[in-house]
Amino acid sequence: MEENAATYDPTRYDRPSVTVDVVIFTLQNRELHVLLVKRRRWPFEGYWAIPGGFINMDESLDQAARRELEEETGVRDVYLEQLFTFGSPDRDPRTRVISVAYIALVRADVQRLRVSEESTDVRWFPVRELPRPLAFDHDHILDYAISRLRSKLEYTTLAFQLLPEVFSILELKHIYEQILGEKLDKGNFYRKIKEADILEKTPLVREGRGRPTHLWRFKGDRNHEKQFVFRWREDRVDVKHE
Amino acid sequence: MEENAATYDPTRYDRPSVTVDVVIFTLQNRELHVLLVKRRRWPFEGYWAIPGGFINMDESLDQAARRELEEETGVRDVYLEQLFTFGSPDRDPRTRVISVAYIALVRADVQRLRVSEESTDVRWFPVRELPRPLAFDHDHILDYAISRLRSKLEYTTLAFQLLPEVFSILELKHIYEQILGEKLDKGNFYRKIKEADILEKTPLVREGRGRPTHLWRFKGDRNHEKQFVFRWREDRVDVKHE
DNA sequence: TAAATAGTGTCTCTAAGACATTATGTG
DNA sequence: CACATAATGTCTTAGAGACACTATTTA
Repeated sequence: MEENAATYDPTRYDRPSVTVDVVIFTLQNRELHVLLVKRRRWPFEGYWAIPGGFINMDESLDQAARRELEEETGVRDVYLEQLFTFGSPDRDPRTRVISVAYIALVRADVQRLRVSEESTDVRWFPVRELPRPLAFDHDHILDYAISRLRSKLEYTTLAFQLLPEVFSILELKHIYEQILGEKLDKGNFYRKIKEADILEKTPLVREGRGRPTHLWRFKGDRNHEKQFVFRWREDRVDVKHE
Repeated sequence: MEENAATYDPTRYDRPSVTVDVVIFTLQNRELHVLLVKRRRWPFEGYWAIPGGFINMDESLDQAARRELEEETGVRDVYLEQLFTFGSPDRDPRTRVISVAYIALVRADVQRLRVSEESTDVRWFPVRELPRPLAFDHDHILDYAISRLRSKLEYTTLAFQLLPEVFSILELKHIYEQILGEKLDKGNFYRKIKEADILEKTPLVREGRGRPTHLWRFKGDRNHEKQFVFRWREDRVDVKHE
């Protein structure tokens, strides 16, 4: 039979539900945090979960992720990247649900959390003290998000997404240490960041207990950060999950 | 209202269709090739497309990709990796279709192509001579697959997936050159591959016009190749698309 | 001046890249 | 032998890592 726009039947196949889940990272008290929501309803009622929701039929996946992000945090124009698509048949007891997971990085200062109709609570958790187990397969998604964040940090300027407009070089180093989970050498860090030539000095200084520190600004457009590749280390080990 | 398994209504939301598309690479005549199918029906009738199809409700995404791969090539047990999920609302004129794209690498010797009910032709194309434009957004997907393949080659042992059981070191070098699209230094390649200690020498040699060449075998399990990280170069530039 | 924090300098060692050389087969 | 292809060796240089040192503020 000849098929065309008029005769095509879109209901011929069963269709799964498709959700977008967004793992939202931020830096709070110099520590990496993740936003989680507490589920109001079955399934996994009372469990913490990665925020997300069903996609609308007229929006792209990226748009859906941005919408979810804004609904949860009120934040727009942040770094957002597709992580992975999770689709085990039994990952959601309600029905077949395929979840396209995203990573978002937001700056510490922007936060006005809202409890949605789906949740009873919203909170930032330090990545080292998560309320596990999370709902669904969200432990798994979150672990993968963290490992991806870690490996991307080493060859992108992603870390700047977590910083305010101006910052000191040692603050930047601190972010790297937080996400990589290891101490870095101060001298080597200074050398590399200077060589990379991606920062510009502002006239500002911040006073503290010891010698005041110069404040710097990221040269690149934060939303197009990929053009600058500041590679902290060459090492990288890709983590395969599942 | 209290919700549970009994009262949950899975038809509450509109659902998109979800397909799995598999970009299948192989090496033929020492050149990187991609498998494409010619579409039998509207839309994009007569255009070449990346093979794929709708997922079944009871299979995982990986299983769906393996099923598609086997339907098209008869090949099982190959390297398979999720690439990206494409979901623009207008990428398919029939209905809202979200496509989870995969990359597969198959060895040159395994090929018995089958024309499916959906296609009028199946063929391997050298990546440098593709019948563009492809159907749907498949040009875009394919470009991304190639760039991903390239960058992964530099820090994984992925190349071995394209080789037969035994091979010479210069053949391996040739694959790297094919995928990376540049000449590599022979001496340096020998040095790195020896240092990596991921090959074992077989007693076999292959005779040719000049000095015969030793044949080697990959030490690792091909299906769990990630444990060995042979990094050809440290350089890598991540390509962002869209 | 001591403590605290910011920032610089220097040495070593590894490894990447360029390129020269040697090895082992055939006609 | 000449030719063809395989395989190894060597030199240079850039840069990562370790760590010592200097600078500038407050108490």
